Amino acid sequence: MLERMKSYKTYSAGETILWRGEPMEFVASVVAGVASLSKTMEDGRTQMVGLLLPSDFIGRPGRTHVEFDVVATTDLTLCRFERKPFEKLVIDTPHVAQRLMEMALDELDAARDWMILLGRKTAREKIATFLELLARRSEVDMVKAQISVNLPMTRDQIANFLGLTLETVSRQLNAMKKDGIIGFSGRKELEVLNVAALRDATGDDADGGMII
Amino acid sequence: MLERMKSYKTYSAGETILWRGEPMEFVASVVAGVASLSKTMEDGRTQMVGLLLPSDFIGRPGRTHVEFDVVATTDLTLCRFERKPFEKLVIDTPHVAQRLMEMALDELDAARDWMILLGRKTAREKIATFLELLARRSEVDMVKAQISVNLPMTRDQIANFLGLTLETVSRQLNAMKKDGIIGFSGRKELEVLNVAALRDATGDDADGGMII
DNA sequence: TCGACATTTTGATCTACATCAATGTTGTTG
DNA sequence: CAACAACATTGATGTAGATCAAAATGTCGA
Repeated sequence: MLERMKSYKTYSAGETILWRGEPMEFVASVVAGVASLSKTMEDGRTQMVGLLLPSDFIGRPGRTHVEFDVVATTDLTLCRFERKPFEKLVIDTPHVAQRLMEMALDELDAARDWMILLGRKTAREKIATFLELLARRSEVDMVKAQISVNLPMTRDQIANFLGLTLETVSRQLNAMKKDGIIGFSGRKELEVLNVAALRDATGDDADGGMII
Repeated sequence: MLERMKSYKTYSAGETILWRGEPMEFVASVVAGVASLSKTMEDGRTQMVGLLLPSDFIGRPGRTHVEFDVVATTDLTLCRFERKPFEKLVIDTPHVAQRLMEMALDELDAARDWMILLGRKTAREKIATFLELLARRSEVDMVKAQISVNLPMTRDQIANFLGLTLETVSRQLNAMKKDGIIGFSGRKELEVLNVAALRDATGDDADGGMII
């Protein structure tokens, strides 16, 4: 039944999908590309508060308005549903509600971990944590024992994600290259050459912050 | 029926209620006092990721382990329920599940707003935002047109909440006193003398960050 | 009421990162 | 493919807030 109001829509990099304060007409899930949630202060200071990768969900039951700007970081494809019928579905099917609750709690944990990064980590630790986050979702080249990471954003966007400036991002990235931890094969394409050193540089404890 | 497994427990200031990684035996709600959620890095750097004031809820359906340390910031009284029967109740009564979802989403928004503070705000803006947060939950003296705020924590704890050092907290607090924005009537007791100036100093937009 | 300890304030200095300013690279469009 | 715009690097300099170090204040138990 829900199939009938499903629709795909594509956005190009840089496009704002939803503005803060706007009424929320639909919920969606990311099919391809990367989107981000962010908030901008009056004087232009911007902070990203979430990254949305494929399979991530946009929208929240019970909310009629958008709380943060949603921007297409790369070219993006969303699979959208109208909000009203979606909410009816949530109410009618407990295990969907259950699943959404799970997702909200996961996001909450992620947001709180990010608070530690923003409040207490050094520039290098921030960059390392960011690369590790992307590496975890990336392809592994078994032969060369390397992980290729695609940076889905510009230096400026990375800076807004990590609470840094773009110059600091650039410098730290090149410092890690000089240290042999990563190597570039394009401005937005890099390989992790020393996984252990990268983990070490994150400042997180050995188990990766996971509860065992 | 839930009444039967309800129990009150008190903790004294500084006591750790739950350690990260521990199994979660109960859920609870704060009756009196202040608790905090925090995470500490190996080298001791600490970041608070949440403040729990009276009526706030501790625990999350579907989670068996604790994700962040829960510490009694002041003397504290909790109203606790065993987790298992509580979860049964959640599953059986949709509107309780609904309410919990609401709370999770509210916390998520709060966490994201805090990310902006940690990533982009200056020390003074952080302090102002913090005071404004407390002022919103405080008593208003109608006669003097003043708001009395009780700081429920030490300078050091405030610093861990705001991603600062205790010295910076102390200096900024005294700077705001010198500027006539606040006045002290005890180390942990202050009045907001100029509400408009305080709002202004937060760096948030005029409407207080609320969506209208 | 007196220490003894925790907390806060205050001052001096240091430094990581921001800011300002070119210069160098890439990718795109007519 | 030239030439322009967007993005990235690199260097020089500035500064907010950290760090280090006392002193001052408050608090609590004996």
